[in-house]
Amino acid sequence: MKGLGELERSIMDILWAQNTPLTAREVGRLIEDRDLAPTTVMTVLDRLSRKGFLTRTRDGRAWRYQPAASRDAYVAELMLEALDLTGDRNAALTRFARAVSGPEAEILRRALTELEEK
Amino acid sequence: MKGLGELERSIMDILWAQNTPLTAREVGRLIEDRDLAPTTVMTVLDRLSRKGFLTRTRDGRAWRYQPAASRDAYVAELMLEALDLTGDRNAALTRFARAVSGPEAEILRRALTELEEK
DNA sequence: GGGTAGTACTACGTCTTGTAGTGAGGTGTG
DNA sequence: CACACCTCACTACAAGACGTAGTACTACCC
Repeated sequence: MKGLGELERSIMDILWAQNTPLTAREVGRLIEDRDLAPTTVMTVLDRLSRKGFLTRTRDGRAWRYQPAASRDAYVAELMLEALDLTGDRNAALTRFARAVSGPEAEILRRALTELEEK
Repeated sequence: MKGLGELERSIMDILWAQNTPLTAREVGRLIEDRDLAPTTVMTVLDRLSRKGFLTRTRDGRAWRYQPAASRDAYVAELMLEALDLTGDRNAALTRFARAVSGPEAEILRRALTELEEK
């Protein structure tokens, strides 16, 4: 899949936080901290959609962009991808399980229990 | 942490597969498929140690390189890093739990149970 | 019809990565 | 000892990713 750059991630964050598709202008308005040229935002949106992270639909002359997948799906996929790098998935999973903090272990446990019940 | 390039990963794989520190020459000999100049291997080893993935110790004139962390630790760290990207760790963890295959879910479950018992 | 918004296309500097050359400093061997 | 050779440190360079932005053109609103 490949990771995202910093600006790219900021923009994905904005779009993930929204539940409606946004235009480049709207995204630009939501990045207050940085003072970016409108075309910069457009370029990045364009790259993100070319990479498959965003889908876009026409709205008049403008494009409206929205995430192709939820942030959670993206994160889960990154995690699975990391897992694929290992030769010994079991060892990596075990180590991962030990590394998550207590409350999170609880969440994992619960999700796995639900799985089991299905 | 940042990911590795393809050659970098191949070289890490070689070193992870070995249980003794290797010199650049030895690593080069173990990459048969590619026909790399010795200096190429040295450069990559150098970069990897500067990035903290390898440690090196002198052996006469040569350096011997070995992984700074096990592959499993690396993978687990990548997974945790991915997890940090999310706003909602619970949702991401839940989704991850649902995405792992059956046998792997079992391994996770077991690791978590051990945790609980400690 | 001029300002504004939006698009497509192009550009450019920086960083990373793959790949390698060069030159200097030891080392062993005949 | 002289020469071949290993290894290192340093430098280089092309390609691709990313941040950043300008230009030129079109369409719309007042």
